[in-house]
Amino acid sequence: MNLTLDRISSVPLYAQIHGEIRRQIEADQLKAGAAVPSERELAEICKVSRMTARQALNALKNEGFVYQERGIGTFVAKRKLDVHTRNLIGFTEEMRGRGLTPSTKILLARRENAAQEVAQELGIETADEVFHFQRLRLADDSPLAFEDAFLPVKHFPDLDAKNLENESLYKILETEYGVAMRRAEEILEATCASKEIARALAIKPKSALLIVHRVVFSESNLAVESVRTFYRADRYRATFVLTKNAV
Amino acid sequence: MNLTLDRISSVPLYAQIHGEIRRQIEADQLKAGAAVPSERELAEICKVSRMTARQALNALKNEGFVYQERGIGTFVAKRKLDVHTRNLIGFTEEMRGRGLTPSTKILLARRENAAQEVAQELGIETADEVFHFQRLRLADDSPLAFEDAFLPVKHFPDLDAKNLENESLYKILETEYGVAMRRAEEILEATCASKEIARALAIKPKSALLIVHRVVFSESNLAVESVRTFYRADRYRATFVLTKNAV
DNA sequence: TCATATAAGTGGTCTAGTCCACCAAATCAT
DNA sequence: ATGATTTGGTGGACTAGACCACTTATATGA
Repeated sequence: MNLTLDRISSVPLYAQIHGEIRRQIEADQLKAGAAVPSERELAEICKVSRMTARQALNALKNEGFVYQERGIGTFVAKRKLDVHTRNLIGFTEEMRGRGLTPSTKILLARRENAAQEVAQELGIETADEVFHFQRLRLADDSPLAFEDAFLPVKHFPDLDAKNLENESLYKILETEYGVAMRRAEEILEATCASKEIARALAIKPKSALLIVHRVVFSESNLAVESVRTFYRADRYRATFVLTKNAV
Repeated sequence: MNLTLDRISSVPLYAQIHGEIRRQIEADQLKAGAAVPSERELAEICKVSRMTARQALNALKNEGFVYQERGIGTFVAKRKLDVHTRNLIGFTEEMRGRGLTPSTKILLARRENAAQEVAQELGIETADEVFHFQRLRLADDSPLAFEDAFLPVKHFPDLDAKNLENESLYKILETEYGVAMRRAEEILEATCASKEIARALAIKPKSALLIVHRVVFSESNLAVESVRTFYRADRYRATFVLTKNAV
């Protein structure tokens, strides 16, 4: 276990440790079942306090990369799923993580008054305007999902003028508007494809679809986006890691 | 904010603080947007160190109950969902949390040799025996889900003799075998109902179903259960809270 | 030989601080 | 009045310890 930390960097020490160990697990240098240095060992190796080392291991535990047994030690968990946990990431990033090439075709992009439900989800008035985007999401040039998204106009003026076809939406929000995603609430449900969506996704009507309805909140707890994504059930499954106590 | 801690209790102080604040939020005594005591204030109120108070607030943040803004403070988040976060809980507990009365009808309970896929999921050999349970899950006496579960025999001898119809499986595993759930990996996908499942759930064939495939691990990282639950899409939606950094 | 005590190591919890970047409101100088 | 500066409060990161419950292996005793 070799670990060199950059103490000048703005990246916190625990995050550096976490990242390095995670990298080694993902690269299979640390194999499933292998012992990870104990909290005290890790602290000694990295010349940090035990609490800092512990914070790094804790994050790995919450993500399901390692498990800890009191009195025994810390070990690399068997990972059956290719989940990178359920971190809040956008479509582009998620597809790249799965080794697929994402692309997007914009089907609709306009301003409109917020519908009752959308207004409530975004915490705005029905008189307020929202951007309404419909996008076809492709992975390796084959249709994967149909997306229906709403964003409040007042927080993102001129968003419709940006290059949504080739840039990640979340990246645009962060770089152009300085709004970073922090938290999201998701509802997953199943449904059968309507004729319109079936045609867009090149599947038979009444095929199974996985609907992911997501409301995204920024660092300052502003509702940023309400989006429903209709995934082809034959090409997409959502993966999660649950833990008993998120503490 | 009144908070009395039991310092003799085996429940950690941070867990007591976390539980009490969470209770107040769920009881709407702390309303959305209201300020929660700052880390230093909370430490002072509870007569604990700031790190301990911080740990309690951190857990609440990860669960989506509060959000924090640097330089400003900690505030109660708006909760649109009745999610109890992505905590690992069983069917019985989940239904009670949603205000429904759960019940179970056992359709099949037998020992059999593990199929290839199940053996791999549970980390056992195909020669090993597993319990195979099929259960119909009802909420308020109406069919909600069909469940297909596999548990390794060697860790739970005589499990088939227990009262599975009326007791929570996870409770039995904990009280009778001393095995507590710690972590689970879940895959959610959509499908159309087969004739058999449609009949069991009292729906039309080809209706949409949400499949939740869950592999549960114990505190000592033992694969305890592999279960596929087929939920009626018209009666069940899965809800999650995602955060950007699980740290 | 076999049970029992002991020591060393582990994660879990907790303390009492420190320094930093950030924000808001009050204050001060122009 | 207004713009700049100070001040106090916030969360974020980090330290260097402490005690506990738990496990395992080793040594000790009957």
